[in-house]
Amino acid sequence: MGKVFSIAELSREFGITTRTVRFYEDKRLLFPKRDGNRRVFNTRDRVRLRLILRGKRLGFSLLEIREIIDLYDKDPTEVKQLQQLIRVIRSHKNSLLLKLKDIKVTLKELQNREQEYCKLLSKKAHSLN
Amino acid sequence: MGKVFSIAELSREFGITTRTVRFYEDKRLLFPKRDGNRRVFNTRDRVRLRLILRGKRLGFSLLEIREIIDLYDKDPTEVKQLQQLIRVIRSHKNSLLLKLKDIKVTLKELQNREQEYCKLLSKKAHSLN
DNA sequence: CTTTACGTTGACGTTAAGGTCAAGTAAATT
DNA sequence: AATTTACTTGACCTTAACGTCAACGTAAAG
Repeated sequence: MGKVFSIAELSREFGITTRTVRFYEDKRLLFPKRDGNRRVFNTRDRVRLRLILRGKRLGFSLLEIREIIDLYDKDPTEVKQLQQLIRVIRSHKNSLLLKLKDIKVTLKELQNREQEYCKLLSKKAHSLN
Repeated sequence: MGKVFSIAELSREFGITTRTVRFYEDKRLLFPKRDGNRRVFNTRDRVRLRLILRGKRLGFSLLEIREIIDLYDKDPTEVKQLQQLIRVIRSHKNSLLLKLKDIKVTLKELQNREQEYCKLLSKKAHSLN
C-alpha cells in the first residue's frame, strides 16, 4: 500500500508552489505517475523532493542537484560504473566539506561579533548613560 | 602604507572577472576609491570581496550578503541599534546552523553510499567475475 | 446542470547574477 | 606620433528558477 500524494499536498507540505513542483518535473528532477492527466506522486518522489530542497538550501543549482540525487537511484552493475560512482560521491563530499569549513569560520566570526556587542551593550545599560 | 590593488589584480587573485567586481560595486557591496577614473581597492575592499565570495559559496544572494557584511562595518552608538545588530547576528547564526545540519546529514548519507559501493566493488574485484 | 475544486498545458514575464561588445580615456612604450 | 596596455561607462544579451495568467479538462456537490 504505497502512499500517494497530489501536487497540492506535496507543495503544501514543503511550502512551495505547484508551479515549482511542475518545474522540477520539467527539469527531470521528479517523475510522477499519472492518473488520467493528473500527477500522482509516491513516497519516493517525496523523498526526492526533500533532497531537492535540501540541495537548494545548500546553494546547489538544480542541475547539480539532479546529478546528485540521480546517484541515489543508480544500481551499477559494471565495475567501471561503480568506480565512476564512487568518484562522483567523493567529489561531492569534498565540496560539502569545503562548505562546512566556510560555515564554521563564519560562525566563529559571528560568535565573536555577538559577544563583543553584548559586552558593549551591558556596559551601556549599566552606566545609565 | 595601506596596500592598494587594481581591479585586474583583485579579479585575478579571486578567480573572477572584472565585470563581476564592477557588478558588486554597482550593487553596493564594494566601494573602491578612484584615481582619476580608475578604481583603487584597498585591503578592506579585499576583505569584503573575500566575504562576498564566501557568502556566495554558501548559497546566499548578493542582497543577503550585503546585509551581512554591512554589519561588519557598523559601529553602533545607540542601545537600540546595538540590540538590533545582535538580533540580526543571531538570526544569521541560526540560518548557518541549519545549513550546517543539512550538510552533516548529507555527508553522512554520502559516506554510507560510498562504503556500500566500495564493499560491492571489492567483492566484484575479488570474484574475478 | 452548473458551480466549485483541483488539476492540466502553454505562453509570456521577471529577477538575480553576471556575459559580451562597443566606444572612449589615459598612461606608457616603441 | 602611433601603438599597446589597462581601464572606463553604457547598452544590450543570457541563463536559472520560477511567477503569472489564460484557456481548458473533469469529477463531485449543490
